[in-house]
Amino acid sequence: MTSPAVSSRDLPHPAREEIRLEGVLHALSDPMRLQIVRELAAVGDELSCSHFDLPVTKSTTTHHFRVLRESGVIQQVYRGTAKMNGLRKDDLDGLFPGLLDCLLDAAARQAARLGGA
Amino acid sequence: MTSPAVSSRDLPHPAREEIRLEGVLHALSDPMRLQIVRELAAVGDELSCSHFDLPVTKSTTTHHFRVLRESGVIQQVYRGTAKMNGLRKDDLDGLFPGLLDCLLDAAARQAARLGGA
DNA sequence: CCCGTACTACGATGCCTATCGTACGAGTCG
DNA sequence: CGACTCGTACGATAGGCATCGTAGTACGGG
Repeated sequence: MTSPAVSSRDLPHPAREEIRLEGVLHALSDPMRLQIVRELAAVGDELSCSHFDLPVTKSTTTHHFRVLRESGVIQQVYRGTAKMNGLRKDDLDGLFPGLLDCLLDAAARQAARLGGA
Repeated sequence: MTSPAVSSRDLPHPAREEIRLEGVLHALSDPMRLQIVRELAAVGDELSCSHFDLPVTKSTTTHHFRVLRESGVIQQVYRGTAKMNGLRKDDLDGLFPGLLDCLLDAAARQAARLGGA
């Protein structure tokens, strides 16, 4: 198999047609979650939850990842003890062409403006 | 003066640099407010609050317009008894190029997909 | 089999917010 | 002036949500 040892426990994801723009916007309107998505997009690959060093407890981290998953922004799958997170770029681009890139660009611009020199 | 009879009472707006992406996304994550913005964009001009026929009371309508104003999405000005609302397209485009159009396109696509035949 | 790691579930808490109703202020028109 | 329209302010309410802490489950390795 190419798929390497995916655990049996799987998580509920919305189908592509069930993804709602309002839900996506709400998910991204939280700075913590926007940061997570920016990091996922930058890496362009799946990342484990523990890779992120967020200034909140693990409980809260779990909560944020669930919001992102249930809104359709990311997909999650267990791989051993780790839970891997990946952007649902294809689905989002299919539903809302260009939106994700636009949002990421906007976030990058704001980060540069606020955090930068 | 070219400005025609703008009432003296004016409303607090965030400056362009104070507009935050998270705030904009949060403002647009409410279906009611997204609808308002879509209508403003479609008309391409200022509209009075009473032009909108929303399924909520006037109190709630006032609340939504205030959220949109305070997040920097719209500008409001009194003209007689009417309060005119206009999209801050220039400011948003200046901060986040292309974002507004992307969002409107995404909203239109979703509306066509859900409401359409 | 036992332990450590990674993540979850659940309950609590305090804040934010969408909604309403009623009472009020500002402006226009007769 | 008086009446009417437009929108606001304020209080109340109910639900959502970001956060935490603690206790628990799943998996992999010694």
